[in-house]
Amino acid sequence: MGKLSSRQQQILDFLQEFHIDRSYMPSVREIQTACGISSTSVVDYNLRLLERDGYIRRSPDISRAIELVIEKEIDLVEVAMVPIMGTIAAGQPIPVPEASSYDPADLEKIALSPDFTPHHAEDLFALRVKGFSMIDAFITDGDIVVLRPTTDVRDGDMVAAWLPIEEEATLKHFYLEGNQVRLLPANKEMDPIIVPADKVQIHGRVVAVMRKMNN
Amino acid sequence: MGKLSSRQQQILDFLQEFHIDRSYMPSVREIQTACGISSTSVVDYNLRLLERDGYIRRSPDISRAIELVIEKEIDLVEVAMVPIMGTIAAGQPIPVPEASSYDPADLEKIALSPDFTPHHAEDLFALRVKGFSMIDAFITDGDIVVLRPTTDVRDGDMVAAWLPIEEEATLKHFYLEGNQVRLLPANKEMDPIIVPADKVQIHGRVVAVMRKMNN
DNA sequence: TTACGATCAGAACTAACGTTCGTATTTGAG
DNA sequence: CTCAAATACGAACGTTAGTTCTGATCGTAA
Repeated sequence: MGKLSSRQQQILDFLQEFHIDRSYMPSVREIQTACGISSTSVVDYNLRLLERDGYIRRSPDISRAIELVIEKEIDLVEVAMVPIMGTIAAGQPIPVPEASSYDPADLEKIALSPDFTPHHAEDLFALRVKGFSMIDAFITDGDIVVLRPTTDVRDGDMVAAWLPIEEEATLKHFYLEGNQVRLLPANKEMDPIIVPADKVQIHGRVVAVMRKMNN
Repeated sequence: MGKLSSRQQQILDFLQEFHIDRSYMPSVREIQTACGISSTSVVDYNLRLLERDGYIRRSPDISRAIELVIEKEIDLVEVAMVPIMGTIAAGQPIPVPEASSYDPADLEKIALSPDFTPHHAEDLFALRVKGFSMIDAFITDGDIVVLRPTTDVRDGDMVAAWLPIEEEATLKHFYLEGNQVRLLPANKEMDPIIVPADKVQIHGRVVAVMRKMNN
């Protein structure tokens, strides 16, 4: 794949730009006038070269049927956009997707890399951590935790749990022991919480943690 | 924006699908045959309705000039893809972008949300944390730290530092005190490290931390 | 039933568009 | 300088494709 002539680069740039703000492709004649070229055959000639070198793909005899090869590869990275539902703090209830009165489309979102998302990234949601009550899980103020809403958790999973009696929201490792639930902090120096299974609400399993440093 | 008739839904689905794997738009006649419609005028009629209801936009007299309004908004989210350069561990040198023999294009990458990236996301790189030596920064084994390569750090920034004498890689808060550099752990119970400024290499400022939970 | 709006059929018209052809002009290696 | 390859030109040709027009069909409410 050698270097492009200035003509070809100019055309490629125009294709890129045009495709970004219309979403369909320019015709040969539109390329012609936009790049100040005198003949459509010149455009065709250069498009032919661009296709030979793998920058674009064309379907013969079809209007505006130019595909930008590179741009397409970028699009192939599928990034899940996870809505940030609210804040999780020690003394406050945990916001859950169903209870939210907001339109999901209006919420702030964060991008989640494919290798960070489980098989189905559909119903994931995120919470902003407030306060330092979760430091035993290596999670600190301002962090964002990504959750999968589920009550079906397995031993060892880190879950977002709400203890109605204590009015306590917490992130802990989950272990079911008969009728009891053991909530184990990530930090071994801290004591586990053991409560009856019906005295704890599991709001989701923690899938990922993200932290933005100041600046 | 009312409900769509099955015809319109069918056409919209086809547009979506067609655009995903061709990147240009179908002509009226292609829509016609694909959806089993007998006349081009029917297609035109329904496209007119779809445009009136805001699902698509059309440019008159131009071939294949249909824009999918919704899909376009999704594309607008710009996600930075940050390469994972290697591993940062207590007793090993810190991998830096310049020293890497790998082609950046081949490296594994993670997606970084726009609000996680500073102004220029260009030269960011990421490291996988190995071991538990960084727990004083709320960072544990398996975490991924995102760094901006710079030697120009300000007091209070969290930096990736390499101490040649101790052969120690660490993540600490940076403070310059005359000729001395004070490296302060995030955990207040741990002692700071104070070294001469020329005995420490700053490899980058930590921009973000990401953690994937098992499963 | 009648009336009316929504939807569909078929055909024809015309502009838009990709392609090709013969011929210049420029470029670069020898 | 010479010559071939690369590039550019202008016009013409034949499709492709958007549009429009006239009716038909169908469901629904008066």
